[in-house]
Amino acid sequence: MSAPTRRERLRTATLSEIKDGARRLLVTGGIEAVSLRAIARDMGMTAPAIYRYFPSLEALVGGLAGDLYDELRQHIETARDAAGPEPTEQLTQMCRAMRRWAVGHPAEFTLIFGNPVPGLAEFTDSCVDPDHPGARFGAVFLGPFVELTRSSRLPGPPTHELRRLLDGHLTPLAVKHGELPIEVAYAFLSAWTRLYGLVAMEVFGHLSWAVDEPEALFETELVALLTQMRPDDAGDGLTPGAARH
Amino acid sequence: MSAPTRRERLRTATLSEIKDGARRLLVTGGIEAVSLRAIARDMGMTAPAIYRYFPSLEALVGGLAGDLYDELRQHIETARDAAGPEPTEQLTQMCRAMRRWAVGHPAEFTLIFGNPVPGLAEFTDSCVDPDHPGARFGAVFLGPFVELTRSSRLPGPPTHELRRLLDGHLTPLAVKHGELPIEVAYAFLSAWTRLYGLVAMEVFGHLSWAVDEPEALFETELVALLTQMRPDDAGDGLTPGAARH
DNA sequence: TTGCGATAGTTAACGGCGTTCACCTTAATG
DNA sequence: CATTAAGGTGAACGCCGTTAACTATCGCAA
Repeated sequence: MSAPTRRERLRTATLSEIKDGARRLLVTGGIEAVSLRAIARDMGMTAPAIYRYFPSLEALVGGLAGDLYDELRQHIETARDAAGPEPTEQLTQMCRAMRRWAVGHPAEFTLIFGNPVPGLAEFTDSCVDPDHPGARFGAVFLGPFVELTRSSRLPGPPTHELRRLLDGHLTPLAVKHGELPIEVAYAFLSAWTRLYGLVAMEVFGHLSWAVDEPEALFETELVALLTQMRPDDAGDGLTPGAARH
Repeated sequence: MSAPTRRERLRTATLSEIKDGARRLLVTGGIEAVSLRAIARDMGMTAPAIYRYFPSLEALVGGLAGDLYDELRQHIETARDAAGPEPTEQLTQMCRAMRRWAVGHPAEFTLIFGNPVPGLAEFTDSCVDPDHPGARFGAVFLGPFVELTRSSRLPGPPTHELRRLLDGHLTPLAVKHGELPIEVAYAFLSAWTRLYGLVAMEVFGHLSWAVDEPEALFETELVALLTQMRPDDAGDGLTPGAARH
């Protein structure tokens, strides 16, 4: 409540200088360039001093990952808020924002969405905590899906089929975000894995053997994905049963 | 042509012993456990000896990655050959085989389909070579898609839309596998990124915050994906225009 | 004001890593 | 048989994370 003491100010300043240094190393040289000695060197310090701020390198990287989750989430929330009230339009802009951030920050994206870094396992596992940055991130994407189901039936396998295949297997999601209609949960997970596949393959370079301009493929997939999400308005041949007009 | 000399036999034996050791370390401790010193230790050798067989650790890991590509490809080819002649059925079994291998060999999957390992960049980039294990791998999945288009129209955005969005951006694919109808190329890439997203998220642990039993989600997505690929037989509401019945 | 304890930094060291170099042994070859 | 190349060793260099012992300084209470 009271004003921070001088000591506290110095401490938080050093703390963010450490994180800034770590991020700079991450961006320029990838995760394996992030070392306590290099961070300390850049700060004009010695490596053991950092142990006054983080118990280990892994903890430092974990903290950095949390910050990145929040940064990406805010980036996406901004895009959503600029998109107006229509959930489909919101989703479009959010997916684009996701890709834009990932392509513009490949090292950061890799850290939080790539292979679990050895010591980051506990960080990934601790996602059961709803306050976890990863869980907060997921909630942002879930929002428009919940909204979507108010106005229109979602496509995909029929409800009884979904129940047969998925019932009881989505408990972590239910625990975190409350009980959801199974169609909503499935539509969300389906879209999320598709978005992840597209973006991760591009950022990791697993698409370059086939595609020149990954953005073109992304936009094409995005159209297909969102057309499925909006069964009323029949943009193309993908729309189900209730034929337009 | 002639029988290998004694020296050659010893050399190839040592070479595969090195690779076996590397793989064992990869499986038990992840990529960061693979070190020249550890491999040599397990063989009763010293680390510099390995430089008679590989110019660097990165080269060794690159060779291992190539072997893994081939192993996975053969695993998937076996599944395809056991699935009979129907391309949709082939694709189903191939996707399942892909996931099975990935879940059963997470460290290996991570090596070839995760973040590019620092020194593996040149390996990834050299995929322009059609003899590259990665390119051969892609060709296996492409096969059934080409086959599919003979019997049925593929779903997805209409051709003129695909041309508008993708024309000229798929040249690497065309260079490698010959000119393909744009619907085939798109259907293939779409399915491939979806499969990748599902499998990679599961293996990397990015799904555990939402899903108990990733296989259930996988099977659900697989049904949805393949139903789209088979517009004639209308399993669910996803089938386009030409309404069944 | 003095003294004391927590805080933030240092240096030195341990063991691990990739890699290079000089050296040695052994196997194949003319 | 002499030579040459291949395969392997040991020592060393410069990285790395981490620990331990030590020191200076800052802020607060007697």
